[in-house]
Amino acid sequence: MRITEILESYVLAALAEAEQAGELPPAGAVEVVIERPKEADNGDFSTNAALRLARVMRMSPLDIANKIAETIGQKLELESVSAAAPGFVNFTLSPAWLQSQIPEVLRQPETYGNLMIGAGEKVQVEFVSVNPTGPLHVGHARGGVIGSTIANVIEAAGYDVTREYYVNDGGNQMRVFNETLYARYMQAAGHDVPLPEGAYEGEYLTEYAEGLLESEGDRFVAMDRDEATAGMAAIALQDTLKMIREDVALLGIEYDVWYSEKSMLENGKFEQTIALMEDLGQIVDRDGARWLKGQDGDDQDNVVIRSGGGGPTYFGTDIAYHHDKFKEREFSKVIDVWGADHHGHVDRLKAAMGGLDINPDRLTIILNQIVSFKEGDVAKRFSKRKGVMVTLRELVNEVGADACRYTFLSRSAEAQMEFDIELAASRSMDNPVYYVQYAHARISSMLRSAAEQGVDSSDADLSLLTHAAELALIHQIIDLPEVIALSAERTEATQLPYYAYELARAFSTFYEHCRVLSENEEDLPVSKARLQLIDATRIGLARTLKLMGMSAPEKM
RNA sequence: GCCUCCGUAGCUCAGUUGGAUAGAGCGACUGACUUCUAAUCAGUAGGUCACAGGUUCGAGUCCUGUCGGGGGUACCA
Repeated sequence: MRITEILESYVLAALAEAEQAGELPPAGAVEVVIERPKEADNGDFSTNAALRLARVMRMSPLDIANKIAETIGQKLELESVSAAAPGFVNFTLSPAWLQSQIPEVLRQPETYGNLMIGAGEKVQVEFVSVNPTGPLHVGHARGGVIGSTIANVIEAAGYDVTREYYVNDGGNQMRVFNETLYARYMQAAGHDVPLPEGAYEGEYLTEYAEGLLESEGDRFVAMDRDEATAGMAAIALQDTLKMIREDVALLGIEYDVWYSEKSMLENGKFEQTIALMEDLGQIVDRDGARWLKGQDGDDQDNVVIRSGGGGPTYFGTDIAYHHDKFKEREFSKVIDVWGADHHGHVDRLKAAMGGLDINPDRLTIILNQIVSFKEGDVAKRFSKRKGVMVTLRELVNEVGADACRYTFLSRSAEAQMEFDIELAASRSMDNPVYYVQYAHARISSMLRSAAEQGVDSSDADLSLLTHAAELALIHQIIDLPEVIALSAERTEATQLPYYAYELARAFSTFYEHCRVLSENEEDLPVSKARLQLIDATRIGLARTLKLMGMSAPEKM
């Protein structure tokens, strides 16, 4: 059990006990929140339960806090529990209990911090899901980093996670892309074929078409236009998906499932979903198109199938896709990570789920805001339309995958961010990324030295760890499960880089004050205890870096 | 116009769901290297939390309005 859960149970038990003894009025259904005070003087943890209960109990919060503290009394985990004005209950952990946590960490080097709060529930995280019309650019990198990290965290919290990429290979954009490709191919072969309306003008597509002419020859030239376009499209789709797969892999991202939009059109899933919506009275026919009836909180109808045989819209297939997620594949929760430009789609899709008798709360949509870039003091604007596009690949080459991930994660998803390429790329102490990794490398180096000296720390006496820096470091290590619980509960990843930094800092402070290895025989007992401490620290750092999708270097 | 996100130190950003004296990194300034890795450590300065009201024991956090910035407002995705 996490320490905050233990403390929470103590408070609840104390309230019940005091009520039983007639010393406090009934607390009713109270939510006890355990938090970490900012001021060290206020203990390791605190709760404001008494402040919240003051009104219900019609008592002074300080009196309630005193009664709670008194009733809790002596506990194994606690050095002290006391009340403080205006009505907090403050907890200080006991050194003995802190020391006893080190073997717990060492016992689970690969899984420390993992929780079972998810109880194996099936959760799907869908992210990036860019239509396969070209290389990924920097904007997609942010969604990829956030999505993959949230998937990692939720998995660590005990959920059964599926990471999925939705391939929009069936829509209008795809048609335009394919027609552009056809035109470029024909142009490369010396035929004057005009670009379609709204064509993909990027240079990469021209180059790709030229490459296609080279590898496939001019066999498409003689073909009927539709046949040639379809033939090229099939090849381009495979190539583009391969490229996207390689792009995300540069950031350490792998998917369990690549789900094709087109497959739902071919296997009838889309039609079945439409039929179901008809049965449920959700479809309205008007102006030759088919609309999803406006739901509560959504004051207008939205087109599902275009008029004039134009086929389904993106919205239409997305309804079928999400119906499949919830009803066919039975995910109890679905998390979608989208770019902020999809904002308008959120309420629509949730409304559609409601119309299909799926609780919209089971669908969590994380919108990540736009990323702007600067290099030093120079703001850089990237625009896909103008063709001034920086690809994910270029970004990773420039700043490195680890720094890229850390920088994206340390900004909350819904905030716009400015990415300082120069800072992220600097391999110096200016960059918190390397501060964290350096701590891991330094510990690894010390453990190597200890091994070379033949020190076996397995029989260490951990009660020798009494220095303030040592206890503070243990405190920081045991915070990892709390960070995972909170991040999973709130489906956010921002806590992780900050936690990693704090852990690295606690280690650096310890390192400054406490010598680990020593030539002197008489230092050996302390040395052994500290070796166990730094090994536990290493595990905590490695686990956190792993969750963030970053490497934990043993040398730097 | 309407919807929505954002506005916190010179810069880039956190802020554990309403708690105690608002934090970190960078930058600036002062000090510490015969080192278990100085990619480090100790310290100083820097704030009207955009602005104005409101809610209450208590607001950076919740409500209303104003200003400024981003995104959306397609039978695109």
